[in-house]
Amino acid sequence: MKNHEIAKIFNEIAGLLEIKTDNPFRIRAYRRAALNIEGLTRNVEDLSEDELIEVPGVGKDLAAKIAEYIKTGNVAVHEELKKEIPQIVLDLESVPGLGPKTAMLLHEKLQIKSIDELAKLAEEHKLAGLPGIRGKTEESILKGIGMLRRSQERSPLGKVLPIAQDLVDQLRVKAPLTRIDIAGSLRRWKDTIKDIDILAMSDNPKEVMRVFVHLPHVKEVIMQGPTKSSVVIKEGLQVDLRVVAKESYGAALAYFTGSKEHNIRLREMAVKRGLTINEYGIFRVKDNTKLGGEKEEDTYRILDLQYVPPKMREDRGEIEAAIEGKLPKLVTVKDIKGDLHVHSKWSDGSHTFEQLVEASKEHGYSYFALTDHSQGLGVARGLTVERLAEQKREIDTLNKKLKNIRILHGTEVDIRSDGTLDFPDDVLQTLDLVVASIHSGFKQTKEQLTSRIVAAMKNPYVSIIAHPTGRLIGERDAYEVDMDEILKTAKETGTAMEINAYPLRLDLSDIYAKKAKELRIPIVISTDAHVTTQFNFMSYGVSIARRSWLEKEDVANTLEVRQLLKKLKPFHRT
DNA sequence: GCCGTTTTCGGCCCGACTGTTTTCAGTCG
Repeated sequence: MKNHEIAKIFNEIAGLLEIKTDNPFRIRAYRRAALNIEGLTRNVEDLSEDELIEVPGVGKDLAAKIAEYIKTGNVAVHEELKKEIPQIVLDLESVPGLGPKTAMLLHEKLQIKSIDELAKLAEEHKLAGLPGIRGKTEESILKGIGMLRRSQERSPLGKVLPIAQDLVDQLRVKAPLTRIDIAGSLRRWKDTIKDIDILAMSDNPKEVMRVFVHLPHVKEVIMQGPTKSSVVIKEGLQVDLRVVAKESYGAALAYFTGSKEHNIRLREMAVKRGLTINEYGIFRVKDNTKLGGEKEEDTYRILDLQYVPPKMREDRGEIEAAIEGKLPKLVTVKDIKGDLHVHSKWSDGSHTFEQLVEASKEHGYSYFALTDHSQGLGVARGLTVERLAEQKREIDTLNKKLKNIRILHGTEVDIRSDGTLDFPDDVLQTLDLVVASIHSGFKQTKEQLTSRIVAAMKNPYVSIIAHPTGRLIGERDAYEVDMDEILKTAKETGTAMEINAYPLRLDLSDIYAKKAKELRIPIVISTDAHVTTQFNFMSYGVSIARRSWLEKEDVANTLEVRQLLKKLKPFHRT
């Protein structure tokens, strides 16, 4: 699938044009096209030129560049720009606070060859004297280099959300505010997060800012103004706090939640109607009358749009759907009737069946699937055939005693390196459902990995493929698989795909989950819980589902157990 | 480079903060 490669090239072109101070709207056009191609659920290679032009932000010119890439493997404009602008300028620009202008200036005037050299020159005060640069700028460049070196990639949602919640709790106690919300990509529950955005309502913003920059978490203050401040916390993340008054809170929350691309679309719509939107409200241009802004819903209502839930605000078609009143009714945590991927003490989990039953009841479930590991997975104390049979007897006995809840007996069967399953069919046949997944041989070729999963899906007893790309956000990249091929086979075989809610996994990701929905493949949301507290991860999985536009009907484990079993393989059971 | 119930050409989202400036450019979100 070349969507990702093309998006990357368009983004690089945008970055290079930025350095050249090219037309900013042209730059934005490349970025917008990149975003939409990345989010496309169809493969660009399968699209005709007419269909390409249908993609928002892609016109005749960019459609031709996409065709060029598919045909030749590169884009001429991109190659020429790369020749014109040396890599070092892009490297310099990656320093926070250092933009295209300064990066180009440093390259042209001082022929700087590396970030290390830049740091050395800044320390020796050899930058001062260049146009617009004096002592403070040298300091801020050094700070920026420090941040660059500390800041790893984006952090997993599951790691950042608790930190943000803690900051909000502290501010609520210590600062004079009447309301506080997490905004930004955290509010959209994006799977990875770059910084934390917080919005507060207060009549005394200065005092709020004073408290904020003195919180114990804070390591460094980047900037501090009366309505907006930014700090770096000990965990290495940047935190932005914005404070506004009650009458602007909704507009500020919308502005600060983003995404930027979503907001730009709204602002463009406003302009066409003689209106303007900023973080203080929505206004009529001719007489500057404020039409709304206290509530987030105001803007959408005034633009004749359905209210767009935060998790859908990515400019991936939600605006068009909202215009037509066709936004999906998104699945919620309350819709989930049971968890279909749960481990117990029998393998590498921590809890007994009884404890898992209790936890399931507390979550309002009417069933859960016990899916301990299979024999080959020694590290996880995988079950032998004999242990699995013994487990079945215990579960049967327990199920007879249980009321209003049922344990489904399953397994998380390992898909072995050669593509065979870790239990024979006559064993799988005894189970209520079978979850299959890969735990080894991640370094195999894309073809090998894909064919292993495809082979598993063709087995009549495999109900669900779990965490199909194997990614561990921030720890291990997704292994190479041909997801189009996998989804195609899922469709053909009726195998369900899992959205694994484990915060480091979130796998399927939002883009592929959306694609699975469009193909009408059964989807389940499961936590992969190894301890009962991890049942709470369900909200992460549901957030991915919501970002993927999934409705209740798209998610199999919103069904009661009888319908669920009819929906999942094997189809012949009663 | 895209796009069109005011346009096929002329628009294109908007504001806060900083540093080096005397009115603004650069950067960020």
